[in-house]
Amino acid sequence: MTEERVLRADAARNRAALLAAATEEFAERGLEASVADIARRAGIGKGTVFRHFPTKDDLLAAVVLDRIEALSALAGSLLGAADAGAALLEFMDAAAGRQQQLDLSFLRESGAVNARLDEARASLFESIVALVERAKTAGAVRADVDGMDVILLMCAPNHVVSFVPDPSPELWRRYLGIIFDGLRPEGARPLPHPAPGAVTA
Amino acid sequence: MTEERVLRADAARNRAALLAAATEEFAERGLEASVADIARRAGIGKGTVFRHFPTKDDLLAAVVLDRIEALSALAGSLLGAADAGAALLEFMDAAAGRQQQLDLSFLRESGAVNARLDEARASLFESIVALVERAKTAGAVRADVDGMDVILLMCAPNHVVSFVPDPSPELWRRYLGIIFDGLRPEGARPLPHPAPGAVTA
DNA sequence: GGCTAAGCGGACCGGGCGGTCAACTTTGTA
DNA sequence: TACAAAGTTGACCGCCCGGTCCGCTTAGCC
Repeated sequence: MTEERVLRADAARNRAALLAAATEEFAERGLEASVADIARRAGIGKGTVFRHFPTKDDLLAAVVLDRIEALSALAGSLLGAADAGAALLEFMDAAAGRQQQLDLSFLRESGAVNARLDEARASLFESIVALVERAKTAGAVRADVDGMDVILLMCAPNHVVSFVPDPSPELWRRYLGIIFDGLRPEGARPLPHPAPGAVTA
Repeated sequence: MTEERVLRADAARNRAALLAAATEEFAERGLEASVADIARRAGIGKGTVFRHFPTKDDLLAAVVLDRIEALSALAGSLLGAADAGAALLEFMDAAAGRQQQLDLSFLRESGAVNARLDEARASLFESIVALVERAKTAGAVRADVDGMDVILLMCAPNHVVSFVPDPSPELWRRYLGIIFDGLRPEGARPLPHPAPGAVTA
């Protein structure tokens, strides 16, 4: 099905550099990042970019696919955690932290072309829904929120923080904590929220 | 100081139509809105736009100024409300509701040019800080948040909702409620949040 | 009604964007 | 080492954007 062509050594090197540069550039400047800048950052010509990815959207899709698969792995491992509430928070923390300007990339559907991306996105979505359901039955979050709510809300901190000139590097995490507290059922409101990494470790 | 030139009748008419069109267009499409589209929507030529406002930024500034002044008036009247927590929530509700894509317009400082805008923005900021302080002393919100936090967080709902294909029209309000709950001090978490308009009415 | 200045509008300009292409270089194999 | 296929490149194209300009229209005063 997926016919992976064999790349020449230099081509593989360039492709890796390109993906790394694109990841950084998209993270910093969002969809505004220009292909020319990405090429320059990768140290290759603009034409080479389009040889590897026929359109800018395809390049973006490759970057997003990486992120989504990483998040999927994390979500999967968190599904086995004992504390469902802490697991959900840790997932939200990791997701919000790593995808800076790419925030809501999983929402934009690719017009039937990138079947693989859509599939990965759907799979991640399922895992998130499961995380949320577990947190709900554990009494850690309200009953009236669903997976989509969590996805949208966990993206909010980075989004708004991107507007302040030079934000303290932990500002987004403070806001995530506030939002997570808002998701708790009435009356359940522990003081600090646990440090990231505490659940899977 | 402010030397308001006298406009000819048709010019005044066009200016009004232009501002209305720009307000709608910016609200719908954010900063991406093009001057040509705004001109078309207003039923005037593109050149006329630039006669009234020398740059696109100036046009945006005029639209933003309108919004800021309206919000300032609201904030001022809410400062006298009995229930400081409800007053803050109502302000956040109104601010988030009316400024769709313009969300964080008050943050972007104009490079010393639009003194009037910067002044209005500073004044609004003061009022918001006062609203927040009152809510804090009333025990309605946590002690560890400030005016900027509230500004950023109240903008979050519209921001994230703009990513979902066709959102239910009240979705942003649900999210605002969640965020507001997250702002409450520990343990204080009433069930429903009051309907908008209940405080000033 | 006639005159003049204010206002109007669309063709036009420069710049940046995503994307193409044909000439050139590199890789890997026999 | 010779050579064909694979890969690279930057000049180039068309498009859209913000902004300019100048010939035309119109409002308002005498």
